[in-house]
Amino acid sequence: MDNLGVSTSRMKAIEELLRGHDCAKQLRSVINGSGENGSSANPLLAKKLVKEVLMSFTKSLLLLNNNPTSESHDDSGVQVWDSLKHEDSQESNCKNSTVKARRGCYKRSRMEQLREEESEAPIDDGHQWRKYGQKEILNAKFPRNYYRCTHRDQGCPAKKQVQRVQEDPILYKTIYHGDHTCKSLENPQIILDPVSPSSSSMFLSFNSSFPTPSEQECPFLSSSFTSSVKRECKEEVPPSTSSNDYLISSDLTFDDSPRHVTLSSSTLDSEYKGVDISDVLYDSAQLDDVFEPFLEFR
DNA sequence: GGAATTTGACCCAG
DNA sequence: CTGGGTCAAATTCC
Repeated sequence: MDNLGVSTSRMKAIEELLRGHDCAKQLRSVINGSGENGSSANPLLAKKLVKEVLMSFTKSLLLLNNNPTSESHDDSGVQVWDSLKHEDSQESNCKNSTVKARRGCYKRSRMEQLREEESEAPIDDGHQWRKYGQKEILNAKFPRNYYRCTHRDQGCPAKKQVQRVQEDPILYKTIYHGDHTCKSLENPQIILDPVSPSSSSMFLSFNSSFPTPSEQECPFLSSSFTSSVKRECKEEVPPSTSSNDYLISSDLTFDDSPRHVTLSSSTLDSEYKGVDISDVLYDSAQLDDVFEPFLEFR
């Protein structure tokens, strides 16, 4: 049963990537001015195509990320699963100490699983996270943020580290440690999500994991979707790093979407604006080779 | 007042 | 000894 679901998702992801590939090709034509009539580049069309490309990648990532158990060797290097030795959690030997003595009393855990992801914005995994630390990392321009599952008190060991990529601040590197054992407890919105069917796959996990814009800053979010991590908006990770923004990242740069209103002031947005469209163009052009094996699916 | 975040201190592994 | 991961008191927000 699972295999069927997983392969379906992968097929959908591939379809999305192919669609993005097509859009990228069209974009190249548009920007090169080699469109239908050979006229100069059409900025509106280019915008639309860039949005399509970004949307395509976003959907694809979502599809793949929602199936972390799918065969990792097929995951194009986006996710890296690593089996590490399991070790008991740090709590055990601290239980009987005083509060003061307990301070810093822990064993550094070597988590059993480590998954690394990189994306234009932190990937939402549909879980709720609580930030428990932030650390300046040596030789790193951006601090590393530490999150643990909100349901840790119920024994969920999942944690994640999020850090902006120094060489490419647009990218966020998320390292997941451990698996969630709280699956049945979170994410009612996955079921309740009201977004239109056509885009529902993109907005499944609107609320959870990452710095989520507060309701007043992001009025398009219903209050029920912003319960646990609203305040993360204010931290050094910009509002647009939320899963929501990740999911609608194509709107960040090209502001013809109503949703953009609440996001346009984010720092990430300005970073996006710094991205030369031609970079996108050439990047996507280089994808030809990558996509080649998939073209048979069409 | 409860819940979440911030942040300096603490501890461990290398 | 140092860097990184975690703790927990203080602070902030709703």
